[in-house]
Amino acid sequence: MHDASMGLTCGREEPLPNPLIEKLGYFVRLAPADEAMIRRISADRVRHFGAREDIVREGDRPQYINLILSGWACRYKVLEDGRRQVIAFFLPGDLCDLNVFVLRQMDHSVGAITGVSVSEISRQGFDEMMLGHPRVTQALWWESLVAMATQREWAVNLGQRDATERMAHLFCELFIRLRTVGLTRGDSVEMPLTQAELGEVTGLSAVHVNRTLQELRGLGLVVLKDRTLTIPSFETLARVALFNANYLHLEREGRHLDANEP
Amino acid sequence: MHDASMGLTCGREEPLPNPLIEKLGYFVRLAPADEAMIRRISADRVRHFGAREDIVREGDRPQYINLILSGWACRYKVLEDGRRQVIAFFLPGDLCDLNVFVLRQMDHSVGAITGVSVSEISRQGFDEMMLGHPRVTQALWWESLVAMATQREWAVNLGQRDATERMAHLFCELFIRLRTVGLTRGDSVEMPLTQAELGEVTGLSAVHVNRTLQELRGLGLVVLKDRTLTIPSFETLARVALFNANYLHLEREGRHLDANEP
DNA sequence: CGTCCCCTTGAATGAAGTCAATACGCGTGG
DNA sequence: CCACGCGTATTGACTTCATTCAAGGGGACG
Repeated sequence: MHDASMGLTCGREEPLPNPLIEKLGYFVRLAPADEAMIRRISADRVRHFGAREDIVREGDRPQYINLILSGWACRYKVLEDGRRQVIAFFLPGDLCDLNVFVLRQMDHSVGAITGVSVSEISRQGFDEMMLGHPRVTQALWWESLVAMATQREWAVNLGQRDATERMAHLFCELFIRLRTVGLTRGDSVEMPLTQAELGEVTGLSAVHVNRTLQELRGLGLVVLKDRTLTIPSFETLARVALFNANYLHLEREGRHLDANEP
Repeated sequence: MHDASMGLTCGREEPLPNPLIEKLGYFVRLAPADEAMIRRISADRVRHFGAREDIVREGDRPQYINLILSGWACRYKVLEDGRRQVIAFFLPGDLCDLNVFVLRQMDHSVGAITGVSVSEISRQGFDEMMLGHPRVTQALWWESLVAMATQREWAVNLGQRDATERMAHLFCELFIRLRTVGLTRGDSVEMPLTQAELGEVTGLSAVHVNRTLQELRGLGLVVLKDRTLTIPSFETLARVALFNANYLHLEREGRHLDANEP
């Protein structure tokens, strides 16, 4: 985990940081050719969305996989009577639906939370990643499995944890995920979610989110001010949240895969 | 569509029903060669588990994909303090983890609910399905995407629906899923879950499950007796549950859905 | 006949939701 | 500059929903 404020300055010209490369680098060691390919595909067809705009809507049949380059987005579903549940976050480096080509229509929507730029990856681009670059293929599998594991953990979160634990768990997860793409600064991270949005994620009312945050603040577990979340002691917060990062599978298990081997 | 009450005894002009074939048939029309291959792989290495036995345990690194041939199993996670959340059901025809070969270790467990027989599919068997049989490949993609969509819907269920809706939704889902593998009889289906287990699925206490069931019974929405669930009017139950089957993606070619049709 | 598991019921407690009012910051336009 | 509107955060009083605790009932099975 490096500190973005110093990590990027060491010496020669570094290419533009790409959050997908950074993230996949946690799992496999990418070859320069892999990185170049990802970079090219990421830059191919970039679109921007304003905060709260929909990127994909339930019922659509999208032709592209969306790669988040910057900003936060989310997957959500709305019940007939208007209740809304956020189902997943898409942070920089996340791929929205690796396999969107199989099903006929979306059963949920994807919306921007902040302003977002996404790269639309076509079927061809996807095939190029999956066929010509075995290490990338494997890393994309890993990314997709982690996304599924995260989805499962959210079920545990919603089903078993109380409001305080739930919020704490969410913060732990977001912090770690953002750290893997270099978006933390020390023990702080940008937190663009409103309390109402936090409620749609955790299944709590906005009012109760507010009270829960006050409790976490009162316990000194989080500082939340000016759209910035600070976690003075991650260990402590994780203990309160019963947070176990194993589902994120960040043990760098594939790091041994040498980039220069076929 | 077969009726289970006759399906098992009517001898040999029909081959043994295979729930995976039946389920995949909802998405693609399988060729005889596809079916034969699935049949062979399903019969290759069959194991049996008693009720409440673990099939895979958190921390394991399984070498096989488990295909449920009969019985009910579930995916679950346990928090450090013992709270347990059931995360998914595995019903006949379900594959436990299509992609278990990618990650180093399981971040959750899989346990039998009833007695269960599973077929262990090796990496080779899996490759055979995925490489030599394009229709099967496509259908397995579909199965895996539906599993993910179901996981997402559970998050909505836990986050937004109250106890009554949640239970009703669960029953709707289970009924439809079991119908696609021919395990319903009219408007009834076997329901082997105890109330405590229903609580671990829905994130409710066993006591409150009991009261919720009484409410559903009182409203005439379900009949639950002798391990059998009957849904007199699926439409009505679905309305109460805010159930929308779109996430199960059963709208492809294949058979017609109505269980009451000949 | 007792034991165990599961279901059921009641009363008391606790967690989270609702409603309503207020406060705060920020940008806009008068 | 101020007034205004708007979105967001905060607070209190009250209600509703769900949990907990405790006890009792019924069926299957040794």
